[in-house]
Amino acid sequence: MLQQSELIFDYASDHINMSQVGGHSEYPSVIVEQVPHPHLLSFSGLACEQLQTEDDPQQLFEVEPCESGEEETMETLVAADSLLNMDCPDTLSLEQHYSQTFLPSLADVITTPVTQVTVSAGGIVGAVDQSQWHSLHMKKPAAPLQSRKRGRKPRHRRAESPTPDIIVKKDKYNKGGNTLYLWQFLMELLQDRQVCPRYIKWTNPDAGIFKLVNSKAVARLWGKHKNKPDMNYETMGRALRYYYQRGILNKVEGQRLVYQFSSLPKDMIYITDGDGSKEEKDDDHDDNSDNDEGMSDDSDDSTVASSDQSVEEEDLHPPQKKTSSGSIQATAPQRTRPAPRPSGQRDTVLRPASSSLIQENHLPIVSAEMLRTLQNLQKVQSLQPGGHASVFKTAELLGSLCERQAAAEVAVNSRSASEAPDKKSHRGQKASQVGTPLLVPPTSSDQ
DNA sequence: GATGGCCTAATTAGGACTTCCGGTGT
DNA sequence: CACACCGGAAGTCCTAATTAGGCCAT
Repeated sequence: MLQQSELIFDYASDHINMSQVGGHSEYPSVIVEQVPHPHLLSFSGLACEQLQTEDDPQQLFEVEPCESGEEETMETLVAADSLLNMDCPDTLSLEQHYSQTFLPSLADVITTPVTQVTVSAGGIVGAVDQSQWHSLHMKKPAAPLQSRKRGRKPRHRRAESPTPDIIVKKDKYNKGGNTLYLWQFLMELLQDRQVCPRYIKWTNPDAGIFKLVNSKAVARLWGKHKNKPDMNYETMGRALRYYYQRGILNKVEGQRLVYQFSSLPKDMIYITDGDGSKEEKDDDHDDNSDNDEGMSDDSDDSTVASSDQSVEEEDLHPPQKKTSSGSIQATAPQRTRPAPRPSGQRDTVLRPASSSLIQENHLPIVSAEMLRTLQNLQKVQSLQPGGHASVFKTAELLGSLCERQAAAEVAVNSRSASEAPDKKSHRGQKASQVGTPLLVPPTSSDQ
């Protein structure tokens, strides 16, 4: 049975060989992700109602112990935690971090099945139809046969506005392109202790509202990621404004630099102000703290490439590395996202609600911290089983997870086949339809 | 030689910004 | 005055789909 709090190595189980982890000098082959996700459970045919009650949002994170045990999960988290806190040999700067190693760095280790990392935002602001996502995957089994034929295929239309049909294919990142979308980038920043809440922070995680504490710094990071040295907040802001039309972002009126995601993955890592990093006010505003702002915007523009990096390194790494507990706090207790409220209950004045939302399937769940884990994972080799054996346990967990997922899928399929069509619940359909692609690598299920 | 499958490179279409701009509000 | 914010318009970049051509096996 899939447990909500279990860590998942994004499909990587089929493609990683732990021995290769060490062999690969730069990029380990595992994505560690926690999936506290009822939607996932529904994919696997599990009754997530058992885990989440609308009356008690807290129950979202209450999972019944599985055979692997709650302790194991926690141990795994601790292991990842430890990894995150290991010193990085390369001392990645933010610049490096977001411009180079972000997602493209996974190229060597994550292969096609990792593509469509999907999470559900169901229930957050509104449910989104999954038919497209479904059709994408459900057609897969037939695809190989047709691909042999040379005939003209119906042209696949990419996501277009205003429908927020953003398909995040991670294999894009394997091609060296910087195709991390801006909204993804912002989400990543919001999950990155190095910049959150320092440069960007949640003001109302519940509603997906965040503030660009240091708009110029964020813009510069974005520009570095996109290899646009001239990027500024004005330009980035234009891109953000395009998101209004597409229903990805809303502007929180009356508050400068405050935006709201229309939808969020439930397993976002919410870094709060108290998480260790000092918030840094935008130097354009009321504060006098452009001191430690390595990106002191007006002064360093001429030396963006060098000074930014250096200052960021010295500026960002030391304080964030250590929290009070000496660990990254992106663990379950912090990932408290109360049950979503209807949009009408938002306490923030928003623009006229867009008709559409971020397609729940397309939200990123690979956080920057997870990626740091990847980058540090090479150190796993040097870990003593007694010390960080949980890392390996996690790998095992993944294997069993896939097995369980496959078993669950079979169960769901058989169940749904036996049910009368009119009695099929929507949830049940969803589970049977999209469960497979999410957790079971197509390579194993389609062949 | 004809046919069909596979592979690769070139072309094309389209999405996601980026850049620039003029304007308004705080 | 500086800055945030808005949205139109044109352009760039990148990716995936399509197409054409070459190679090879039957």
